[in-house]
Amino acid sequence: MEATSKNFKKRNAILSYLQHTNEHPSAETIFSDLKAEIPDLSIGTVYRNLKLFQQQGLVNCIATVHGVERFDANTAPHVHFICESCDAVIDLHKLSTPQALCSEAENSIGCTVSGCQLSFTGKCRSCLET
Amino acid sequence: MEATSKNFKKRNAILSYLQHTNEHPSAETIFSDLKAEIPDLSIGTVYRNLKLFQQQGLVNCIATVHGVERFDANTAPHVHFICESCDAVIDLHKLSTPQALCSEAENSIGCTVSGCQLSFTGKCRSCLET
DNA sequence: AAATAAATAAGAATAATTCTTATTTAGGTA
DNA sequence: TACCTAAATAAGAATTATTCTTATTTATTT
Repeated sequence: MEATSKNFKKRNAILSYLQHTNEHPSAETIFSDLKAEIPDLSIGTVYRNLKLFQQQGLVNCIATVHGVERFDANTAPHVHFICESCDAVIDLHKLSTPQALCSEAENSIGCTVSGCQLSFTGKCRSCLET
Repeated sequence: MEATSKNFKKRNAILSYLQHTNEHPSAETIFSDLKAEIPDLSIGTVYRNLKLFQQQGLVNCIATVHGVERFDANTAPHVHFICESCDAVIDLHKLSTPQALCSEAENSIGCTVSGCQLSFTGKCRSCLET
């Protein structure tokens, strides 16, 4: 039972962390949060497993905010909002990515499209309130 | 005459380079290309002026490809295609960014939207041909 | 020519990420 | 049990992109 093998405890913890948050954390955030419960976790393990998850299609890097990659275990196409003040990355579930444009893009320059990212930038509600 | 002052030769060269390419180069690409004509150019000057241009609204960072920022002097909103094989960033001028969605985004989570980025990923034509 | 302010080169410093190596762990096998 | 192998890991070194510092150069003003 690969998924529950003791050997995968940290790997599973990282994936589970990503699957139970909607904060689109960085590697460093994942590391420091998990470090509390797994004291012998190392940052290299986080990066290594994030890369593995990306290869497996379980996780996507959905944005780079101030040079720091942000990850998302929700691989269904969806729209994001990035707050320029607090660096929050927020799901815009009510909006849908313009999938219809994929074939337009392909026709336009003769490429094949495998993904589509739409994000808005600005100030989030809580930054506006303060 | 600020723009033609000898003191701004390198600054102007960097901006002009960006204004005359549609390749969305990295700082390093700008540096190595300009280095040929301006042997005493330094990479720090490229980064410093890129940051200045961004503050002035003359240039945008429009993508981060494999951890490397890519720049564009075309600040009008437009769509990009990023090739996963050769890292080319290509303009999709025929497509338009969904500006109409900005207010939807604002209503959805109570934020203010200042920008919108839409990009597709996949394989570009020349990578498909080889 | 002297004073100044901005622009720059060079390289040090920083920060994010990847790589290396030795160790640990789990699972299988005799 | 003891051994064997392969994968996972920790720790820290190495790399890479970017920013910062400092002294120098350049243009402009006085």
